[in-house]
Amino acid sequence: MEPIKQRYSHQRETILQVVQSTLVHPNADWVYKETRKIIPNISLGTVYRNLNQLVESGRILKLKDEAMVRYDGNTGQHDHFRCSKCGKWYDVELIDQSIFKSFAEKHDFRIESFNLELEGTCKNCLDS
Amino acid sequence: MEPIKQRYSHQRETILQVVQSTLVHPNADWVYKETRKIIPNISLGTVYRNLNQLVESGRILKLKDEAMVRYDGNTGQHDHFRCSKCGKWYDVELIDQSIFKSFAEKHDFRIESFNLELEGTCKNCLDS
DNA sequence: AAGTTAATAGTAATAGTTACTGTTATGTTT
DNA sequence: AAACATAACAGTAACTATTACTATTAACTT
Repeated sequence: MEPIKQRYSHQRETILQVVQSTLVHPNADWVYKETRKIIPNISLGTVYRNLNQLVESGRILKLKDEAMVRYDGNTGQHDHFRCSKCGKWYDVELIDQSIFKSFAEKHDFRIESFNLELEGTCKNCLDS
Repeated sequence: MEPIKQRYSHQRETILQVVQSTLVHPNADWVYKETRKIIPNISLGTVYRNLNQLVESGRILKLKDEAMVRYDGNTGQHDHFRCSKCGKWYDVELIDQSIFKSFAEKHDFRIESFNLELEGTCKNCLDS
């Protein structure tokens, strides 16, 4: 099995520049509209495909992995670890959230919620 | 303007019990399927509406607020703060990610990515 | 018991994303 | 430099998560 060769593409490089040139943390549609200013007939599918490729090659970051809302009946303070192999979510006690309060005071933000999500491989999946 | 009265609803209480009875951090569809085992003809719209109401009243948590993927051209270590008023995302340097490594070793997890997102109101929006 | 309207079931519509199809362009081999 | 193989493309259709709509039902009030 040969490794798949990735070819140069004008569209992909333009999309990369668009994402790298901003601090707004854009969604796909924003990238699409901005890139169309440079390549007017680029298609939305091309933008999505290349954003995914750029994430895979580590050249940009994806801020949310699952585009789906999830719920938790446990409203107490805790964080989350998700296993990317089996998909299971673990409640973990990781961070004393008081550190956010001092951060908020320092920067004059008012913090309403924190969401710390770790992703990786859980013990079960590492063992098997 | 009178406050809107919330009436008791068998469906809402059942949905709450379903979410509270599990640790799987379900999405709406899972809640829908489970609740249908108890109320076979409950509709998907009712599940979504009540999940949102339960979140608003603080009886359950919503793990992801925006059901949309966002990208970041800055691949260096940093966290995110999102202003719920103006929607702007701020890069913040908040946590030394080495604490995750010791956590992972302690629990035999392998961590591949961290995602800390704070939400609240930014200085700009607090001032105006 | 009658009246008011929040909540419902069922369905249609919307938004974000992915898949498909015929065509184009990139890199390779003659 | 011409012919070739196929990654990438534009355009569009399909899919999935979520919200909106509508006529009906059921919870509270008087």
